[in-house]
Amino acid sequence: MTTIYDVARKANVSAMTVSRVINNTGRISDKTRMKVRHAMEELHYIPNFMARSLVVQETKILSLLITDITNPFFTTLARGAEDAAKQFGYRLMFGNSDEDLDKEKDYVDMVLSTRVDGVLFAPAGDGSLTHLQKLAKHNVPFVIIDRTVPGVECDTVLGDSRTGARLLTEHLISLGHRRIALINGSSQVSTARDRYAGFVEALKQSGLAPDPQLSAETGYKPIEPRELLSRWMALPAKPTAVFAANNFLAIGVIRCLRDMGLSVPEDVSVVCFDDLGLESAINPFLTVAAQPAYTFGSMGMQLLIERIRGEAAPEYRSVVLQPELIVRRSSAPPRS
Amino acid sequence: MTTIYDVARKANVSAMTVSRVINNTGRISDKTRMKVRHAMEELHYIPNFMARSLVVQETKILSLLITDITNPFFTTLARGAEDAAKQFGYRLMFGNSDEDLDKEKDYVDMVLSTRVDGVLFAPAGDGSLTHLQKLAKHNVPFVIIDRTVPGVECDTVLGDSRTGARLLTEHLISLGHRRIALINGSSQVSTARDRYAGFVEALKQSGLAPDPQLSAETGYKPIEPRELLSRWMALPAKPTAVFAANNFLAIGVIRCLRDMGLSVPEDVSVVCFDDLGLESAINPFLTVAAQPAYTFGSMGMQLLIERIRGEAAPEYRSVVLQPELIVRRSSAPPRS
DNA sequence: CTGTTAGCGCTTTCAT
DNA sequence: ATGAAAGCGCTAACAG
Repeated sequence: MTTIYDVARKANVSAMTVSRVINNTGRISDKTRMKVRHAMEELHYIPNFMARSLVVQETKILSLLITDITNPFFTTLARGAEDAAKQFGYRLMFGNSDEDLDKEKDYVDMVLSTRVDGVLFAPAGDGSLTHLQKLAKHNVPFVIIDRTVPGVECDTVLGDSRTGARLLTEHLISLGHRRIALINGSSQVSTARDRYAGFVEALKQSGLAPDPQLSAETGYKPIEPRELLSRWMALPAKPTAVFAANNFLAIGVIRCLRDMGLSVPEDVSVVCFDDLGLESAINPFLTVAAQPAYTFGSMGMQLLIERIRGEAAPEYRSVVLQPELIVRRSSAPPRS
Repeated sequence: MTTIYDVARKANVSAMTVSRVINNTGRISDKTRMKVRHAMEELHYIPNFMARSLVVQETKILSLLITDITNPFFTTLARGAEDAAKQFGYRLMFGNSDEDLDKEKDYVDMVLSTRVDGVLFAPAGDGSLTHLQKLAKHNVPFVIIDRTVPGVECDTVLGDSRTGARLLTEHLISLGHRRIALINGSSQVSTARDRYAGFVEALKQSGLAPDPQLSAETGYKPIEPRELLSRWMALPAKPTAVFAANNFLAIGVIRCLRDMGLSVPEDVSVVCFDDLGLESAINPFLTVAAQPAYTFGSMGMQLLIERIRGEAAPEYRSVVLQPELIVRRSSAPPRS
C-alpha cells in the first residue's frame, strides 16, 4: 500500500507537502506541486480517506435508513438521496429496517460505529425515538423523512398523509361508495395515524360514520390479508371499496380479492397511497395518492448536508410535500 | 468523543484490555470483563470502526456499483446484496453509473479512496475493463454481476441472456410472427450482444433471416424511441412484434406505440428481458424473460465475501442463473 | 491474564 | 513555501 510518505520520498519533499497538494491547502510553489503530482501518478497513489477521517473527524459517509428498498417509493427516494449525496461529495450507505425496531437498532449501532457524518432516516415507528435520541447523544446529525416521531425535534421531509387520505376517500365517496374499508399500517407509525385521520375526516364530512369493523391495522409490509378480506366480504353490509394505506397492501388486497373470485373495480374498488413504479408506466390501474418520492430523497439529503456543514439556521426545518390524486381504473362506482 | 482510553481509565485497566473485551480476543478474567463492560456502558462508549480499520486494514464496508437502482431488476438485486452483506457483518455503499463510464470511473475512485473491502460490480460496458483493472491493481476483490467484461478474470454471477432471448424469440415465432424487430442495449454491453445472438439464433433456426433494418441499438436506459418506431411502422414489411432487450425499453416502446394509435398486442406484440417488479403483481401484462434478481445480489455478495475471507478456491467461479419465460398478455398472434 | 510500545496513514500546529 | 513533531483511536506484537 503506497502512502503519502512513499510519494514524499519519491518527490523529495515532506509528507506534509504532499498532503497540501492533495487537499489544495496552503501555499505550494508550482514546481513542487508538479513534482508531487508526478510522483503520485507514477506510484498510482490513492489517498486513504479513512486515515484522513480519523484526524479530521469526518468520514464523508452518509447513511440512508429506510424500511425496504424494494418498495418503489423508497427505491426512487434512494435514488434522489444518492444523487444528492454524490453531488456534494458524500458516499452513501443504506440499510433496510423492514419496519422492525430491532433491525433498526442494529443499523443505528452500525452507523454509529462507522462514524458517518449524518443519517437520512425513515423511522420504523414511534419506537424509533430511542434510536434517534442515541444518534443525537452522539452528535450525529439526522433528517427524518416520510414519518414523524413524537418527541423528536429535527429537520423533516414529510408527505401530507392526511390530505392524501382525504382525497382518496372523497374520491371513493364521490363515486357513490358508502361502505369503505381501511387496511392500514401500524398505528405506531405516524403516516398510518394521519391516513386514518384523513380517512375518518372525509367520511364524517360526508355524514358517514366510520365503521370500526371495516378498519384494520396490518402493518405496511407486503401481505396477503386473506382472512381479513373473507371476513369483510362475508359481512351483511360488506364494503364496496377498500382504501389500502400503501402500495404493498393494495397489491395484497387485489390479489386476495381476485382469488376470492371478485374483480376490481367491478365488485370492489381499491385505492392506495404511493404509486407503483413502472406499473403505472404501461398499465396504469391503481387509483393512488402519489408522492414525489425522488424529492423526498434529494431534499432530505440537501437538508442533511446543510445541517452537517453548519449552513442551516438553528431552527429545524420541515418540508411538507403534497400528494397527487391520480384516478385510474381500480376505482369505479359501486354496483347498484 | 469517548475513546478506549476513557473506558480503560474508568475501569482501571489498560486500553489493550478494553480492546480485548470489545473484540472478544485473548483471555480476560470474568471480573475484569465485567468491569470493562460496565465502564463502556456508563460512558456510552461506541468503538470507532474507522480507527480500527486503519490498523487491521479492513473497513468492513462493501460497495455495490450498479447502473440504476430504479430499475426493478437492480432494486431487487440490491436488496439481495444488502441482506447478505448485513448477515456477514458488512456495511454496504451503493452508486448508480447510469450506464456511463465516466460516472463509473468516479465511483471507482471513491471506492478506492474509501478502502472498501470489496466491490459487487455491474459494469457499464466493456470499457469498464480499465476500472476493473484499477481495482485489481489495488488489490480490491470484486465480483462481476449481470454482465461480463472481456479481458477480466473474476468471480461472476450472470444470467443466460442468450437462452432468454432465444426463448422470447421462439415464443414470438411460435405465435406466428415473422417480422420481429429488436431494440437493444449498447453492443458494448455483453448482455446486449448475447441477447442479439439468442435472437438471431432463434430466427435462423426457424429459417428466418434477421433483417438489419429491424434491429436497433439505443442503450438500456429508459427512452421513448419515437422516431425508431415511426420508421419501423412505416416500412412496407413492418414488424408485427418487438423484442425489447430490457424492461425500460419495453415500456418506452409500448408508450410510443400507443401514442401512435397502435395497441399491444393487437397491432404489435412486445416482449422483453427482466420483469417489472410490482407491475407483474396485479396486472401481469408483459411477456418477459424474468431473471432471479434477488439471487444475483445475494449470491454475488456471498462469492465476494468468500473471496475476501480467503475461503474461496483460487479458481474463479461463475454462476449462471437461468431466466424464466413468462408468457403474458403483451404477446399474441399477429393480425392475419 | 494484563500491560507497554509502536505504528496504521493522515493532518494540525508550530517552526523555519 | 516547506518541514518536524505529535496525535486522531485503535490493535499487533511482545513482555511479564
